[in-house]
Amino acid sequence: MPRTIEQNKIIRNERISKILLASLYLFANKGYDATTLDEIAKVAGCSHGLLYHYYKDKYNLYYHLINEVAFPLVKERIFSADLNQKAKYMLRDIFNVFIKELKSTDDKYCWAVNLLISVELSVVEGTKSVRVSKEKNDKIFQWFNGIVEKGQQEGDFSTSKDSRELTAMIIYIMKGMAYIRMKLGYKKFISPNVSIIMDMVL
Amino acid sequence: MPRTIEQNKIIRNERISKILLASLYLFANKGYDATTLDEIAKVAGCSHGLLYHYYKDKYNLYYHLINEVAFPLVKERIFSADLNQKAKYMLRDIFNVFIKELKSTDDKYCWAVNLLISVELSVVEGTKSVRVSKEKNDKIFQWFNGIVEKGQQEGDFSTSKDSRELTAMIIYIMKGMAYIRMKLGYKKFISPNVSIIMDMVL
Amino acid sequence: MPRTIEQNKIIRNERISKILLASLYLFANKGYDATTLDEIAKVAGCSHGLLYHYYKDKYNLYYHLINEVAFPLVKERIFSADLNQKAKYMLRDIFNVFIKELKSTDDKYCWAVNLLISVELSVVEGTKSVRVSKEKNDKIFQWFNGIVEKGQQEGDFSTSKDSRELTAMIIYIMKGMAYIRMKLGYKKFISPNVSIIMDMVL
Amino acid sequence: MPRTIEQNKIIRNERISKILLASLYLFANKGYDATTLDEIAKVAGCSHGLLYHYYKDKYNLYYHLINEVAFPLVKERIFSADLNQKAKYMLRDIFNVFIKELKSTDDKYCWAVNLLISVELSVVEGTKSVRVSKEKNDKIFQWFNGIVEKGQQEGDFSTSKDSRELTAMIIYIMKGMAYIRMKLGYKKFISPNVSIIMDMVL
DNA sequence: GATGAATGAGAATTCATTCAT
DNA sequence: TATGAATGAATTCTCATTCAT
Repeated sequence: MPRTIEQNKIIRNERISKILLASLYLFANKGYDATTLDEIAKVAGCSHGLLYHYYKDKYNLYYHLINEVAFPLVKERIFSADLNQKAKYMLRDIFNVFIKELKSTDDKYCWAVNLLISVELSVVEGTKSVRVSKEKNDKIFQWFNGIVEKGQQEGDFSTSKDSRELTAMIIYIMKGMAYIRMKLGYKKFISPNVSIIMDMVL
Repeated sequence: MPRTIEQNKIIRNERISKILLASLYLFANKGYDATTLDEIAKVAGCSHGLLYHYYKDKYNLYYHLINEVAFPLVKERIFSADLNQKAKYMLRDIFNVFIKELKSTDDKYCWAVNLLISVELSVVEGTKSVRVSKEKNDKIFQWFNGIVEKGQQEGDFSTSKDSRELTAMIIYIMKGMAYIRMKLGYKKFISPNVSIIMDMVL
Repeated sequence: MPRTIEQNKIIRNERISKILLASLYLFANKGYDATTLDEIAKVAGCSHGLLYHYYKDKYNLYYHLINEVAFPLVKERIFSADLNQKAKYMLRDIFNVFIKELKSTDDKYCWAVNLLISVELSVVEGTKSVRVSKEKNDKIFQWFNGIVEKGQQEGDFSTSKDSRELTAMIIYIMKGMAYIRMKLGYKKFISPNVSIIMDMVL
Repeated sequence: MPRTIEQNKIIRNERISKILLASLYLFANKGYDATTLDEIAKVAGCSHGLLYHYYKDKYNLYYHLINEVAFPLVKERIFSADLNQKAKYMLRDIFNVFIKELKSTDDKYCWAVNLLISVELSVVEGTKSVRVSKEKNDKIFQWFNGIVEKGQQEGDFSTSKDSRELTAMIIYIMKGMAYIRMKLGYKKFISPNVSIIMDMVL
């Protein structure tokens, strides 16, 4: 008798979780090119063959990780701001939750942030990374750009700057925090004050 | 008739310039792993064999580019602040010059900044990038960290935050600007106001 | 209530039939190397794991298919000539039946012919196909060679040509017909005249 | 001083010749899937890396071999029939030259014929061979089909059969001969009589 | 009897590096 | 000084095969 569908699902989900966690860690820290599948497999505790059981190829794993794991993680756990309030309050809430998550003992969130922002900020494409950057992922950027433009329309945010510029600034500050968190670890991480960012945009 | 020593020197320098400019462009935009020597040679208009005349290997070229080209470029043209004044004025001057250079038509400076900051911010090492991260490059970080600590000692900069954290923030904001400049091109680039940064640290 | 032995036997036979039919189709059309077990399983509507219940390995399935399925099919349904008559009449009868079967709506026969003849005609061995060519299969060739030599002894067949050569010619013409049948389908297939072949050998 | 363009050309051509000859031998005898690049490299006396210096990938080498080597070889050396004469004389001449070439000590021609005809006769595509059969190569078939149709129009060739069928028959007979030649070697090869084929079509 | 999760040997492919000229 | 032919280690990817259930 084969394993039941239920049993398989459990096995499957556990393995995929491990693979995705390993991938998240490595891609976030080292980037796409510098990460090898053997390395992912080793960290995930499986053979490289299994990676191909679940994902068509390296890029597919990466793509899935970004869109189905990192982005939802960041969006649902971190960017769950109330969309009905004013942009300045949204931004304040977002940063409060963001900082709270960075202070968490769970590294996942800061890896996800680092990974997503890296994807957003890749600039030109070429020989090797071409497959990666072909389908440009602007989700984070669009998300914040919407808030910034809303804030500018509401008269709260500075309009002397291009909204895209302001958005990039916000994203880089977040990446800066996530980087510090990743480098220092959660123990040494001193939470910055949200007013730093708020002062900048207002 | 063979070339004179003088002629050879000129040719040599021109070649090296082209190679370094191509390397700067590619390493800054695509990163170390994603950049191939064939690509550099193609952009530089020479054969890949020639790269080995001037540099021992890929990493050597990269290392030289960072330390002998990108860093001096950034330091001398951009970070030429008067070291005798107070930290807050140094920082202000640095950002003023930085923004002025980003507005320049010459892409070199923003490539150099992007490259240097990428190097600073690489986190873990492993299989592929091992050679690159072996000799960690902290010049930019140390440079700004010195200013920040000076500013904190002088009582002008916020001491509620770890100096390293504040330094990382500054660096990320710079990278954010350099990224926007790289992405939009100099024509569309709107210079941000220096007060954004100053407000943050003070 | 568990299945009875009888029920199991029926299920088993049905499964095996499907697996063999799928294998016949794929091996005949694509060859040994280009056919994957996953593909066979998919066409057969079962898991690849099941293939290993019935056959030790890929080659074993292939071997069984050739010797227990394709060859008997071809021999019993197609090459059922009366062995007591003269070679020229045997050959004529064989071709008549062969052509009749090719005109049938059932693709099985032409697949079997194509498969068997491909096996016969594989030439050198090496890295990948090594397992396949290890045990050379000459059944069809031997079968026809016997008839040709008999015909030459009886004085009906041309003796100006090596019997092996003549045999190969006959086999290739058969493969040619089977190919046309496979390509055009049974609807468009126009039955060639047996005299074409007979004229050649006599 | 680098090698002169002329020197490079010579080196290049010699290596490419060796690679193509090795490829021709192996692809013709074992087929695309069963032939590995390491094997080709070994037979050609070079590293597999060099294959990628001259060809983008395995398929590209195969494609080039078929279109730029095997087909021209067969066409120019073997199928160089006078196009102004009647089809029946063209066919006769073609077979005379074909048989003459098969009797030659040089294996190249019979490999080329075997390779080309294999390509022509591949039937369905699927998972693995898909890249190979995507761009179906019908050159030989079209070539002979033209002659057959011409012969039918001129009233010399049998019109009771579909021209495509007759064409396939001719090609298979040729493949049969080429096979015999490949298997027996030129020493043992007994040239068949052209009338065998002529009788068939007339 | 049956499934599909899991493995790893082996094949394809990339690219830094060497070297003859 | 300069080229590009040539190599091979490292990586991606495929797929036959095993095995727990």
